[in-house]
Amino acid sequence: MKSPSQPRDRGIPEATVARLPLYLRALHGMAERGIATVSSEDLAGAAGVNSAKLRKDLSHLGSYGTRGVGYEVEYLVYQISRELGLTQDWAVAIVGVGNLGRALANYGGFVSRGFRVAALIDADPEIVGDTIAGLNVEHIDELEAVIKRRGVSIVVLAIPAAAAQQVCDRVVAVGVTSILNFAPVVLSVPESVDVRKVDLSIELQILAFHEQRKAGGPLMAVDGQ
Amino acid sequence: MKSPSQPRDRGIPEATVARLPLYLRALHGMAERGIATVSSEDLAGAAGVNSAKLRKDLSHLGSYGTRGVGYEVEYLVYQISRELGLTQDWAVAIVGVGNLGRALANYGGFVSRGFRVAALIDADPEIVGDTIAGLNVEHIDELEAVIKRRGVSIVVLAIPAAAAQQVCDRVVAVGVTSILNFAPVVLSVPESVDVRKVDLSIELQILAFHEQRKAGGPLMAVDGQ
DNA sequence: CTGACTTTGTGCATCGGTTCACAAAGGGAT
DNA sequence: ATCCCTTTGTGAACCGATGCACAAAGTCAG
Repeated sequence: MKSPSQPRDRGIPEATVARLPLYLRALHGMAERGIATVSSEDLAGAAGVNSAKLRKDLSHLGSYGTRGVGYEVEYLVYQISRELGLTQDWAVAIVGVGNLGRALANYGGFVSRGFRVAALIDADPEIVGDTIAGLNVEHIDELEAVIKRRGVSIVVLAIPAAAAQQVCDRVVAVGVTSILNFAPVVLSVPESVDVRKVDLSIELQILAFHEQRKAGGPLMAVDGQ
Repeated sequence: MKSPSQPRDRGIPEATVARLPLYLRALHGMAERGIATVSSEDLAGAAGVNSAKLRKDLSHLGSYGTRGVGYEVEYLVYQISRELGLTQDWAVAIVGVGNLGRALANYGGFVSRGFRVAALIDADPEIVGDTIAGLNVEHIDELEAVIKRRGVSIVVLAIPAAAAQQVCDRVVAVGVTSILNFAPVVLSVPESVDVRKVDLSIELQILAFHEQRKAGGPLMAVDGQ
């Protein structure tokens, strides 16, 4: 039973949270183009979702629209940013400075959303000491020290699968509770730690499934048991 | 009751399709370690899901387990691979050979799953002509010709947001119906085309949301409305 | 062959998320 | 001020996915 005295329902559905960044991106684009207000219909179109869904999503944050008019772009940007925690500065460490790590270090989308790449860490002595995206690459032995010193709260793992669990354990041990994992392994972490994973090959496999179905379409003979 | 020998039920739930690659990965690992059969409990553990879910997922492909014993690893690998369409060879073109494109080109997870990087394409004359991951980088002007010549059926877009829609339109025009998009824009495509998107900054934003909540946790004073 | 044991496959209740459709709320014209 | 028009916010129906719990189906020992 939930208390009715709490006007802001802090229980925002996970599906909604996953879409807020999408809305935010669309809104930033509109703000740049000087659009002052936007209807749920238009914003939904720009974000690629259905307008009823968008309205329900936004309603979870509060009543920030004006009936008959729409939403004020700047105000909504602020509200969504605040809800997502982007009004504060997040120090991110990228572990693994291969091509993927470099791509991430140079990715503009981070900086513009309140994320600051605060450290680059690698195990390869060949790379350690290099400057990438304006940052010095530090040795994995320094992992714990760097995380503490720079106040890192989010760690991105862009390392081989074989090393992932081990590094994961180390960052969890120094208190990191948010991890973005690009290594193709299931990380085992305590309940309190949040792991999100991105597996590039999984996305391709899902595409292949649908592509195959399209191709085989109406045909699709008996399977080869 | 349905005939178990005929998994004619082509309506596999989307959520299941998204997990099949996960099971496949776990199974490959087991096959390598010489494990011949596995129970739903163990496989679910390795894939990071609940065992009832795993069994229900697999039941959509057919009855490939043996009660009292479990699933034969090799056989299950084959069945899932076939269902996902990984028993055939998929030619993939990567458009955009920046750091991300390079990371993808070198990513071993593709090759080992039936995907073959058949072309690298970029607009930068500085890069065109280079050899990366054993492939010659071709000019974007050749886009249509290369796709046709190599039989490319899946295109990966690893290009700036500003160029994405335009390139997307071109690949769709030559008949590509599966696109993996890394550019932070909503692509508009015909109904028949499948687009999956990966937005690196969205994942970080979702992490930030949860991290913020943890930090503010039990406290969370009244908000300023 | 029988009976104990293991593990699958699934019916069913449940839950979270999506969509519809409309009353409520505001703006602007007259 | 009043009425009409637009658009939000949301109740309620619907839909797909999840997880429990167990009967069915198989193995294996004796």
